[in-house]
Amino acid sequence: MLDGSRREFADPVTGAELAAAIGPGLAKAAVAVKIDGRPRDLATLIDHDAAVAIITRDMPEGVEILRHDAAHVMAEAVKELYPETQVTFGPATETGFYYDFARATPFTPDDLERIEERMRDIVRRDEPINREVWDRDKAVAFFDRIGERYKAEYIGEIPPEQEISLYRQGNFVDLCVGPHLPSTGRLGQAFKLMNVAGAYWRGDPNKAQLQRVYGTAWPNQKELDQYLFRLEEAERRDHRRLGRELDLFHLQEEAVGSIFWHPKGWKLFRIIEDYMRRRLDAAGYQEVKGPQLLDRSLWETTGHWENFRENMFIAESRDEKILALKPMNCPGHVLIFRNRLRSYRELPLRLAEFGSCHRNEPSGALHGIMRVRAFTQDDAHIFCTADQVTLEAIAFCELLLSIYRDFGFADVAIKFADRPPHRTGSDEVWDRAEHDLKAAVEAAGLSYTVNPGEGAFYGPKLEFVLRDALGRDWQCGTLQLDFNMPERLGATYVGEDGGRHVPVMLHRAILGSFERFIGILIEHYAGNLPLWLAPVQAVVASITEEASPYAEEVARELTAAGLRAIADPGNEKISYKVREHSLAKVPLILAVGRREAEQRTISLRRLGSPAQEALALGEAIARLKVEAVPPGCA
RNA sequence: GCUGCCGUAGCUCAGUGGUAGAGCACCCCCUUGGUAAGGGGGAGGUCGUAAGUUCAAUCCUUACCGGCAGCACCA
Repeated sequence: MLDGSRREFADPVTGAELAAAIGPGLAKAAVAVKIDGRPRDLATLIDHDAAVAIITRDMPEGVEILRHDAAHVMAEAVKELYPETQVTFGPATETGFYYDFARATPFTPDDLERIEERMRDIVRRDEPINREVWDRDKAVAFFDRIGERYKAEYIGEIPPEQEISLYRQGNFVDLCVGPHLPSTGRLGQAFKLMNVAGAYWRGDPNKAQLQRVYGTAWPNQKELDQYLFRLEEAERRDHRRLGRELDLFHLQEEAVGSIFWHPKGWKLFRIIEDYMRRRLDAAGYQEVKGPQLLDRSLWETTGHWENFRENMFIAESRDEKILALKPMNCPGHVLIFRNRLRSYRELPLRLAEFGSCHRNEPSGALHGIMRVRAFTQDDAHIFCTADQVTLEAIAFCELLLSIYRDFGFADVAIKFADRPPHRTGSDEVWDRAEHDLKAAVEAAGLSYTVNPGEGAFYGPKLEFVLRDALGRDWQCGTLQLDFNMPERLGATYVGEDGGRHVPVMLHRAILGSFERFIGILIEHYAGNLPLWLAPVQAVVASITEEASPYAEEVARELTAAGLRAIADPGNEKISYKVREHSLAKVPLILAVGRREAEQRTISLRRLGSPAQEALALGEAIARLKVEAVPPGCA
């Protein structure tokens, strides 16, 4: 058993009987049973000595089974309401489930309501769910006969050694490996249909487009409510909304996929850029700036023309040369590297650029400032010898984690992405690159998971994923090992032996794209940026007009001390000003009235707290100046 | 790019086959108020764009543009 104990039975028992033998509470919470590590239906007969664990509805595996059942119940409801619809796949997801349906007319929101209502009926009916093992040909014939072409097609692709299992609940029969709940009633009512969208059959844009209905499902109502609340919270934090409300940026159709940065948004951008520049300088990088437009021939050499032609912006010069707006910075950096003869003594050479790139992303991919067509990378390329890769990778990981911490992200996961199907370079080169990169991250003492086939076309990569305040994951940083491009572009250095060698190139970014990272920061902090990042750190608000000259003076002194401060001398009540600047998420409000002006003090109020603190002007400035210093900049 | 939905004032949204409305924001005036909305007045819209149907289109139809959700994509 899970707790290490043993239980003996004279005759084989089912998972359900076992759970009941242990206790009625467990029997009720049980959704499936794990036999020798394999999840099975509760009705499965345990006929040998086995390692058995009861899966309950509150365990992650149990929730997954619930969600999978919810998908089946939805399919049953759809088949009852719209018998002409064909079913395809319906798996569990991170927060719920979906099912892809094939039908001529799309579902409407009204249809969703009807389907959800019918699902609730099916749960109330408490239909038994039974597993049946079928002969392969009979199963194909069966699904063909009932008009489920997708199911019939899919059976043909199931490996021959695998059993063909069908699950029956009420009049609904679905091809499925399971496991499933014993009956539909066990699902409970803590689910909700969310939306409809298109999805391709087998994820292939060349195949039929299906109607995907998304739902969410949880072990109980409380968790469902919490989830729905989290969705609302995410909406409140949406960077597109906050970007407008805080007057940071806007987007409009004359520049689809590009950002109009307003003064406050651009200030934030520059604060981050200045911070990154300090960190990179300190870490031994040298900043460069490459050209925006580069000749087509260069992109042909790098392989981008072949691989990403559709996604590049093309321009023509007056002498009819074809140029492309750079979609990435690395070729420029290689050209800087190979502009003159390099010695091994110069390695590792770390060239950094706040590189402005353009990629003609498909219109459906665009999303606020997170996915745009014009963006800025905190990009750098490290040219080094094969022997230096490990130390460089370790140093990079440390720099990255330290920078993430400064921005308030402590929870970082690492993924190792190996060779993709479509790639350049020989298998020998890939073997070595993958081996070296893995060795480096292991040497750095970091753990990682593997992301198969997700590497760049020129080399494997490490992906750094940070988790935000809402528990969402964002892949930002990357470290890519490239044995290919330096060779393609003819970069060499003179080694200790006097011979020419091709350097290894590490592509690396920490924030990824400034635009996207700023979007993440806004959502992570719900717009309440920490003092060092806030575009406006302090507002000095006068309480009466008499005190306005003093408010202006205080703002000037704060500015002189290096703080981003403005005065609000306007003709409004102090409560109005407090509200206005609080909504604008200004971290510090310094209120000054007649009393403060006479005594040369201020009344300090911090965002998120109604508390007030009376301070002498000099002391306030001294303290706030220290507080506002960016991290790593003492 | 694909599927579906959406597009009315700066924002959030009403509304109608007979040339448009609210609240907030904005501007002006009154008010000088001690920590999350003081009062009054004013200005503001080619109803996404273009065709079509109609005596008449913001409203109906079509196409295009843009947005949203998901899919696909993400060097």
